[in-house]
Amino acid sequence: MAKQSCCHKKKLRRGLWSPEEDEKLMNHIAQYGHGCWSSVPKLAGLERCGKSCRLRWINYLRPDLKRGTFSQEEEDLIIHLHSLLGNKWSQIAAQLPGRTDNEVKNFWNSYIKKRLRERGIDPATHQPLAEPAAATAPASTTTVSRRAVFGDVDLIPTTTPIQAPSSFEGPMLDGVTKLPAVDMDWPVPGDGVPSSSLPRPCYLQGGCFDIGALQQQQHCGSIVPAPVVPSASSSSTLTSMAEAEHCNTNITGGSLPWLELGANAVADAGHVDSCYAGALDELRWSEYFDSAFQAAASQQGALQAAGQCVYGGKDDVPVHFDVHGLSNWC
DNA sequence: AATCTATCCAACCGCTTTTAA
DNA sequence: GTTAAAAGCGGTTGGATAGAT
Repeated sequence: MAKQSCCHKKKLRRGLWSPEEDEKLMNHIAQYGHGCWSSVPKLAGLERCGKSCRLRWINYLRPDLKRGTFSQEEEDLIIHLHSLLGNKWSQIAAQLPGRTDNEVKNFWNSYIKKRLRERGIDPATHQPLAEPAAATAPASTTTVSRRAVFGDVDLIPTTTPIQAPSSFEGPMLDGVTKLPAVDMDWPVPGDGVPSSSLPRPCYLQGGCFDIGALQQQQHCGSIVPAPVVPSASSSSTLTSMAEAEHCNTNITGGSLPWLELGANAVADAGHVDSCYAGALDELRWSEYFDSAFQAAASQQGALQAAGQCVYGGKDDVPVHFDVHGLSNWC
């Protein structure tokens, strides 16, 4: 490299983060918030550049991160959004609370791309490949796996060019309120499945969450620093921070159902993929930090500073949703 | 058991955009 | 209006690890 990074210039530490470093960063942000990232390393006693700290926080330490394997619904949503947005990972991740752009990007590159090619779909264009790789794939997929049923093929119309609805003109998803409340093809009509009986992503549903308002809130937070509100690039942070506040349920009546499936719901639903249970296990790490943050928050009254739960619900009553009953969400 | 290969993902790099002085 | 710093973003890399031989 001709140009070396800031870490090189300042002879700062690079590479994987140690638990001690994580702890320092966590403690610092829990206590003071990140403020200006460039000052964080110094204040936190870290030999890292601010950029590195920011990345570590956003991609790993944030208490609201979901982590764990992606659900089928998340996967379908990613594919669908990618067909509309392209490699706008941050915008895609913003529709997946608890997921980071890096995580979505990695998932796309390591898994979804391959799967699409196997199904004879060009992951770049979402159009059929000239020479379908599907020909080389097993004619019938009898193996039952977590992702055995790949609904995206049906989600993306192959007979008509991908065309974003008019509501998607301009800066894509710069405000979710601009999005059509309903009637975007999800899935594409004609696939033989009544769309009302299938999961619909949150952003398609009326009254989901107002990113504009969230950003405003976030912005205010930067003026009067709210110590425990991690400012991150995506609205998902705030969305999920709301979850961290145990708002617990939904975005004024609409939410990503797969995030709300508690263990009971998984058990009760029966037909829900077992991956949810696995994801729940993965949540424990976040819950650890979640608890730490709540403790800090209650100490400093920062939850109030962060504003009301953007989802609108104050009840602590968990609401579980059947992933197949989402028409009720609209 | 040892080695090789493929895969995944955390972290880095550098460019662009936004914000503040 | 200009400039520099900070933040955000997407592409890429490299280390760890699982699986295959």
